[in-house]
Amino acid sequence: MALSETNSWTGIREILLRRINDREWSPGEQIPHEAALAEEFGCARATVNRALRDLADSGLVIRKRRAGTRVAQSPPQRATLTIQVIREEVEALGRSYRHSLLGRTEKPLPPALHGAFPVAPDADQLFLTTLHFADERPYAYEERTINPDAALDARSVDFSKISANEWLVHNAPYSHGDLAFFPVSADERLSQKLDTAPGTALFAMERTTWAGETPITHVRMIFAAGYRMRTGI
Amino acid sequence: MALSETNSWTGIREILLRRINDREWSPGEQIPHEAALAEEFGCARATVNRALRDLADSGLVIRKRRAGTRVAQSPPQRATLTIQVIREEVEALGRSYRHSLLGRTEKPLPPALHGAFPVAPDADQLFLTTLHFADERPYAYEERTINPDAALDARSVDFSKISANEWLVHNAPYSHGDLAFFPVSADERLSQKLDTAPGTALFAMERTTWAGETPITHVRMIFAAGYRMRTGI
DNA sequence: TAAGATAATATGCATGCACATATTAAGGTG
DNA sequence: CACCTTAATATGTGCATGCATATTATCTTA
Repeated sequence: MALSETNSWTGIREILLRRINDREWSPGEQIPHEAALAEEFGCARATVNRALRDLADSGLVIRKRRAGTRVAQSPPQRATLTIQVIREEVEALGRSYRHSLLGRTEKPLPPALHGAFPVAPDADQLFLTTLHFADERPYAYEERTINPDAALDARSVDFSKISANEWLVHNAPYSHGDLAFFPVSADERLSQKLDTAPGTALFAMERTTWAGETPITHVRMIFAAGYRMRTGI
Repeated sequence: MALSETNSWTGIREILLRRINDREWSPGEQIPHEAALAEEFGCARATVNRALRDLADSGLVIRKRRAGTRVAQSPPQRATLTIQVIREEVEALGRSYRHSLLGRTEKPLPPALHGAFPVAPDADQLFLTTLHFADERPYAYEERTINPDAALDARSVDFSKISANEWLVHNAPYSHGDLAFFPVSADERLSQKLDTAPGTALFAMERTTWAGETPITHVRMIFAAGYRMRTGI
């Protein structure tokens, strides 16, 4: 074969991809092992390894030690969403950003939420509600809980100057988090804040971030009507 | 330092991660170059490279040749969504799957859609509407356009036996696609199909897949009430 | 001084080798 | 024949080295 694509790991990935797409190797079928491919392409095994690892990362092949590499049965469609700080998201659209702090209270967490946000029952949490604007029109409504034990200076920050969203990103690094998207119907209060008709279907996102075992913040963000979350595959 | 974490690329990644999280290296700041880190950790440069490449993949550092590596200003939150074939998604929930083909027509694409789905104006497209069930309750409603020029045998497939979703995954490999999520309000027709009250806010997904420049299929999937799309960060 | 050529440098990647590790296959034993 | 041990094997990863490539800094030259 000896194509010009050989010798670079991306080139080899393209060759392998083509064989999979052309059904030269069918789903579920085992493909030649690294050493054999390396010999065929006249490159080092590490180069084949890099290409196969990339295909495995995108879910197209399944690799197991000793068992070899096989083509995935139904290649899952993996999409990577990039969730930016809202200010950056708005500014990237070429619109001007502003936010308004609607409310700030400190009180213990309602018992119902202790499952999802495990903090000491009597420890005050910081509750913020914020409205984000793009070109002076409502863009998203945010309800947030911050655990002051995890975000140490949070109590003394003026969140009307910097949004909690942005402050936390820069000051409370998290190890992991979970994320959910779902639709909500605008009630009277929401429709007023987001300047839309009651009953409008809105896009909502909920996120909890953690520093190890300690929850840092929980946020529910509800976007104004017309919001679409997009990505490539 | 010479921790036990040294000598494996994941260990080195953890050390680097800790330095970033502890603000030992602040956002925007340039970090030592690969050779220096390799010397510090007593490992090969390739090992440091692997760790840094991984951090760059997850968006925590920005790398440029000659310019070096610096900590990202606001680490974007990247979430990877895995979108399975609906049958597998339902079965993974431990529920039984069934689908029902509600409609099948062949007609040219409405002119309004030629921008998003560029096919010959007079070429017949295959239009399918499908209802997906989990445990005999409606799970998602699907409206799909298939370009028969890209999915060659599509016209002769009995989509009441195998869902278009699943057939395409196995028979029409795509090179790329785009994906959008948004909310819709259930109208009379939708609320009937999905067995919910009119006006309910529903989660919708739209996806177009391509084989190079040729569009393969466009699908709009509307999920029954209560659906949440979840992922980790 | 400004523009262009040139050198320096950090990352990107390929190679050949060695060893680690998970998993399967084969062999042996009661 | 079931069970355990042992060997074989494919992938995973580390190392040292060399060269490629993008980008920045520096040095010329008009």
